[in-house]
Amino acid sequence: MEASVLLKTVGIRATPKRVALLHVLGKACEPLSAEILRSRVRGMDLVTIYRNLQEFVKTGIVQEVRFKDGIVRYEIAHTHHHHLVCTDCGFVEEIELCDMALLEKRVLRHSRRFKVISEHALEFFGLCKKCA
Amino acid sequence: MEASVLLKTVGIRATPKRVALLHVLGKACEPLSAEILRSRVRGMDLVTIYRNLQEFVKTGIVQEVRFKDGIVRYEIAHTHHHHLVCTDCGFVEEIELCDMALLEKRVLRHSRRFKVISEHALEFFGLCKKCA
DNA sequence: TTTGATGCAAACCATTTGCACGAGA
DNA sequence: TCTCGTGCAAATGGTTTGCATCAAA
Repeated sequence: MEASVLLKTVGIRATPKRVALLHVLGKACEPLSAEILRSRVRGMDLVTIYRNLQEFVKTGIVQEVRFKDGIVRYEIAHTHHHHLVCTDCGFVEEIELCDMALLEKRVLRHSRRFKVISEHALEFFGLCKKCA
Repeated sequence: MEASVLLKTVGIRATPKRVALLHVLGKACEPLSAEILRSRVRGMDLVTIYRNLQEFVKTGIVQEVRFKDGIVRYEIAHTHHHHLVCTDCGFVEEIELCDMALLEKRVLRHSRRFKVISEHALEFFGLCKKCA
């Protein structure tokens, strides 16, 4: 869906800045930090970027991704997936396959104190072919 | 192994502070933040705690754990495991079972750009029985 | 005595908040 | 008009660095 339409669909105003921000996220093939987004959306204040990202996350059209450096990255929330991150150059590849449903059930069965599992975070780290 | 012995084993001085720090980590049944450690190891400067934790991580006796709040937690690095975190009260349970080896192989086979997977981060989030 | 450990103060950096202004419905 | 989006400045909070002191091999 087009950025401006998507924004209206989830019930927030499609301002030019928001459209631009969402557009950059849509084109990216890896999760982007607020700082990177600022460099790609010329003339948009970092604070505004953070506020809009929060808004996007709240509506569910964007989701946060955390690797191991403590920086929050953002990506369009499409079908459930995970990432493969090169520990050398930072290259990120998306992984579609994920049947955690089974594992989640098994984890829950073995757990003494938990009733529900609603989410999981899974990232793989290694070396890409260039760096290996 | 006892804290002071363990420290010498990995080749760093077993100062009283380090022993205390490692001892608190050893008793804990969940990963602890630097701040929490400071409250449990009386009279130890937060900076010293951070520096020693880095040292411990470097030697491999301690490992970092990241949930979703951006705070780094630390735990003794024993057998490979993951965590179940209650999104309501923060309660943490350890999960021993993890046969990612298979999944890692499958992920790698499907990957176009990666050669090696050396690590993975996996955490589950849900509700504990008290909070459900 | 020489190296490494510690504390204190200050820096750092990603992120958040306050506030005033500006633009769109 | 009136809500809501935006920018600027400043605050926040976890973590790191600089530097002087202290303790241990």
